[in-house]
Amino acid sequence: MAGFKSDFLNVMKERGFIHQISDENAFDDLLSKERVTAYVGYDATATSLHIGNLISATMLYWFQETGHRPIALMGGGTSMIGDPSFRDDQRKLLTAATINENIEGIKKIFGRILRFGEGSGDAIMVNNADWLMKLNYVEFLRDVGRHFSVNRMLTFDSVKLRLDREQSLSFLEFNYMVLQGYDFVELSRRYDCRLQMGGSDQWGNIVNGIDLGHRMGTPQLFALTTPLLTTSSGAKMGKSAKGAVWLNGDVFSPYDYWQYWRNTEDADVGRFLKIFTRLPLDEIAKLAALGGNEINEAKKVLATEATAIVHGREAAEDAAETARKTFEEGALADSLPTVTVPAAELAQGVGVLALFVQAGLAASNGEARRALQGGALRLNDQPVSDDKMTVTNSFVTDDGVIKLSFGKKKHILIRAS
RNA sequence: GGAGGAGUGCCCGAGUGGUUAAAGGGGACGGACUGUAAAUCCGUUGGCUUAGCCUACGUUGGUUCAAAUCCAACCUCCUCCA
Repeated sequence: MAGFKSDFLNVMKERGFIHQISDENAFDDLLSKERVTAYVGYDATATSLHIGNLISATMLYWFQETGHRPIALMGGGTSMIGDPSFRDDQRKLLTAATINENIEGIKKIFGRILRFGEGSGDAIMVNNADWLMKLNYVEFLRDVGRHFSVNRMLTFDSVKLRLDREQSLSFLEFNYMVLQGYDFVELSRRYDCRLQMGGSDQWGNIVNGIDLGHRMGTPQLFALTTPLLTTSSGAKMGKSAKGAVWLNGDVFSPYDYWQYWRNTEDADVGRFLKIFTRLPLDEIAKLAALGGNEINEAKKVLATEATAIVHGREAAEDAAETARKTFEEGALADSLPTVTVPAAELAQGVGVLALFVQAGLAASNGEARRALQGGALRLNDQPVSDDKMTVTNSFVTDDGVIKLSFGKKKHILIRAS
């Protein structure tokens, strides 16, 4: 496996980003000769991106670092349809208003990852609603639709799951890949975009765009996909106790984000350092080589570096410090996630169960009660054993807070307001 | 438009009139062991003012002392026919 000529592909290869590339030699040539433009599309299905999306966003980062021009495509138009790839049910249709809100949330993260501007190497953000929403149906069918073979589309793995399970695949959803293919062509025409990147589940959709490009006279287009990341024990990446691991701080705190990376499995540390941090490879090699208990130091580096990219260096250091105090000193760190409770309410006394619910540690009194019976609840580090206990001001510590813990890892501070 | 089949808890999937808040598995959470890891073992997994009550098996009504189970209509999906 000889190295590539282009810096970009070398970085991608070394850091483990590559799953498949179309015509890699031709693409390598192109990259080594001129400044190239590439894009990744993001559908507006939630108010924030999550870890899964971070991989492709990081590819855009490296693409820019190695001298090329990245495009972050907001799927304002395609989100009106919903990508059916590898799903066995239809997504709930999103309203235009929701999509716009989501796009606003998603945009935030790119400001931290890419350098936008007007220069030739500066990143561009575009929204496919700009061209998709004004398409004329019949015209589009004649210009674009005629290039798609339904016979072929039905053979894609991405839709097979649906068909094999005898779940309905609506015509609406079936059009998704047509629109995504058209996006690629449109970006090629508007910005001379030559490459589309994405997760391995997007391969079919991307290649579709390349084929469409051939038929519609674009220059040769290319595809690059990343492997689907799983942990060494086989779980999908990106799930946590609180659901998906989001990138926006308002839906998933920097502290929780740091914790997510801190709890990485031993076997994954090296792989994740390469993908989710920008540390030099030789440093990563040293960290990943640590054995036994020492691997924990590497996990802290991973957590802090990964958090710094998304939330900023300062927030990352704060999270690291909070974790250090909480776990290593057993001390009370006042930057733990905090929930405020009206002072009057606390003066009257609040049931423990209700308090855990208010703190967001339990979804219901019943869940809190069960956790209590399982010995999972602690208040100011003391196990709670009486579900009828009332919490009042007298539990407030000298630091002015009440510390609630659910299990060993989840801690919340209660402050009276 | 016609004929047949299906819709169960986070997911898969049993269950054809009562002992069913609903088997089993997965996932998730908690506990033990550890290193804030993995693996393993144990427990929990609808809500509440919890020895009790309430809400739940696509939706709405009905039969019955009693319905996830029977009936009717409707909605959604699948297969075949037109």
